[in-house]
Amino acid sequence: MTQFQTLEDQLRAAMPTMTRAERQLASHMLGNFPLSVLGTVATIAQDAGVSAPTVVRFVRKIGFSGYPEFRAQLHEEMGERLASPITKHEKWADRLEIDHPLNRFALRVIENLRQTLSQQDLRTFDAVRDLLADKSRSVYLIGGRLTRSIAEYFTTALHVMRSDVTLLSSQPNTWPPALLDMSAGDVLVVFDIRRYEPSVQQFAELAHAQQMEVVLFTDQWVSPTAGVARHILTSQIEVPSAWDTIVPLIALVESMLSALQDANWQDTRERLERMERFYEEMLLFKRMR
Amino acid sequence: MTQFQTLEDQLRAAMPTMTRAERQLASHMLGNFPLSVLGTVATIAQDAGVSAPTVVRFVRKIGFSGYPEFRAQLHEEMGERLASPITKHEKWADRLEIDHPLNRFALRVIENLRQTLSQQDLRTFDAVRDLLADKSRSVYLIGGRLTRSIAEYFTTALHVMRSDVTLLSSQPNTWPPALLDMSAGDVLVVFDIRRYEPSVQQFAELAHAQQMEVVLFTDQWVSPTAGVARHILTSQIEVPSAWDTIVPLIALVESMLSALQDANWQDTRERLERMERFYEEMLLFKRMR
DNA sequence: TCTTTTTTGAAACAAACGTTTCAACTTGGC
DNA sequence: GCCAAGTTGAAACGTTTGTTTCAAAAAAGA
Repeated sequence: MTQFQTLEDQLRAAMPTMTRAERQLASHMLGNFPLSVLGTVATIAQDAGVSAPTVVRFVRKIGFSGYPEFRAQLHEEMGERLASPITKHEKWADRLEIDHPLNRFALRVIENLRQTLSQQDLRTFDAVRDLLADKSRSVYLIGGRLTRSIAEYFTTALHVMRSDVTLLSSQPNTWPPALLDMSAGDVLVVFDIRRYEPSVQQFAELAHAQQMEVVLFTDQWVSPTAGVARHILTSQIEVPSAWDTIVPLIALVESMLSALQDANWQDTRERLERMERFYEEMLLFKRMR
Repeated sequence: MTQFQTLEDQLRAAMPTMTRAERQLASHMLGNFPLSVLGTVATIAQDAGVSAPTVVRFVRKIGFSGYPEFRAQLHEEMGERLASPITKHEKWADRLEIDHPLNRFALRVIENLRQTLSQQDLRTFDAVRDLLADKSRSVYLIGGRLTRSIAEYFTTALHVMRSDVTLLSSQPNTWPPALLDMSAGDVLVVFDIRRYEPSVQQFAELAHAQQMEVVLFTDQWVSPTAGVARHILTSQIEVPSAWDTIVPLIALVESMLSALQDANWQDTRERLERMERFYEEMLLFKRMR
């Protein structure tokens, strides 16, 4: 539609061929760029002291089909200027063979991840980190059919950093007895994405009734468990397939692990070293047989 | 009109009192802030997957008289950030909180994912898809300490698409007897990232000796199991923390699932529908007790 | 100065917009 | 398990918006 880089350049370049009223308009636009161009045709016309038709004729003259297209262009440019590194859309997709299923899927996964991370409330994130870093609280984890593996991964990694971490079995009938050992102030981490599982929700409610702190990792449609959750971390999980992606959830979990590690690096390193030693001794033992 | 500093804070603060559709909307707005909020009610509604009335109700709920006022507020905030090139940068940098661990970690994860997917050999990917789609071959999956959860996830999802899928237990002493049931041409999917586990490698070698097809998901340094693997899919997994990220591995696995589903959609859908029915009947059964 | 051409904005218009209504649906309480 | 309360989106509504028309005003040319 245009060979110019930015709208601003485009406005300046058009100046010489403009009439009196149009120059007055362009001058006003450039003087209050880009705030002046956010409003409606009527607003701009009034602020610049010209009529609405002049505004329309003007944007036509510099190459747009109409005012909506002009504003869309401006929005796009503003978006680029305002975008954070995470929010930013990198055009790396161009290099890929775009038609291959792997790449079509991958682009959507990255989009989900990007959105999930950029919308994350940092205060919630920090609050959860503090809860999990608090060694006076025991931590319990639970997940549904597809999310149990996330809970398992989280558990394995958490074990490196602290004790009193328990993954609840996949059999709901073992949960009530497990409740016996949980006390007020303990943390229950719940993973629940659609289709949400009633048994998981019921358990979270029981835990909440016992004054436990419930942390919920869920999808953008939000599990009903949210009702009893102290902290909620949501992920975008929709991809073009019959099921959803857990990638953003994993990314959140790993970010949390990384933050926890930073929060208590001294202890973590010690535990890591001890674990390494134990692993080595296990191997030695095996070799001696 | 409001006691909050920015629109973004206002959106987040409202989250707890929101309904499902409203949360979905707020989530979308925050995920693509501020670009998403520049458009019309209809645009936002469609992008967020809710109806136009929901958008209007939402902005009313957080304290605006209507959508025009909401957009005016956003324009004002954007104007403040964009107006002066000098003040712009510091103000925006504040909000970015780029130094927050979540954001630092997130950028690296996205970079890993990007590299993993763009380096992927599509022929290998397709070959593995064909192996897994071949119903005359049984599929077995195995993983290490941290990768077992990936194998578990893959297994759960594969079960939806085909039968004869088996996740090997986490106890190595159960593996030799399991070998009895495996025959030439069957597929063994191995997940192994550093630090590579000798027991997993040994098992892969045994399987290879039995003429099984070994598919290896590993990291950029490549597990020693590669020696007996027919197909190798590598992932970039290095992040600024004491351990690695499995996000690219999960993304590969999910892409594979998506490709498999496309390859045999008829069967998959049938199985999905049957599964849905079974789940429903299970729930009915529970309710009837 | 007079005519022709161009420019401009008030008013009318059509399209798009935000908003309201209402019936279907879901959720929570007994 | 039923009913009440709350939530949701399709359709209808009135309003605002961008656009076109057209006649008046300004500018250019003779």
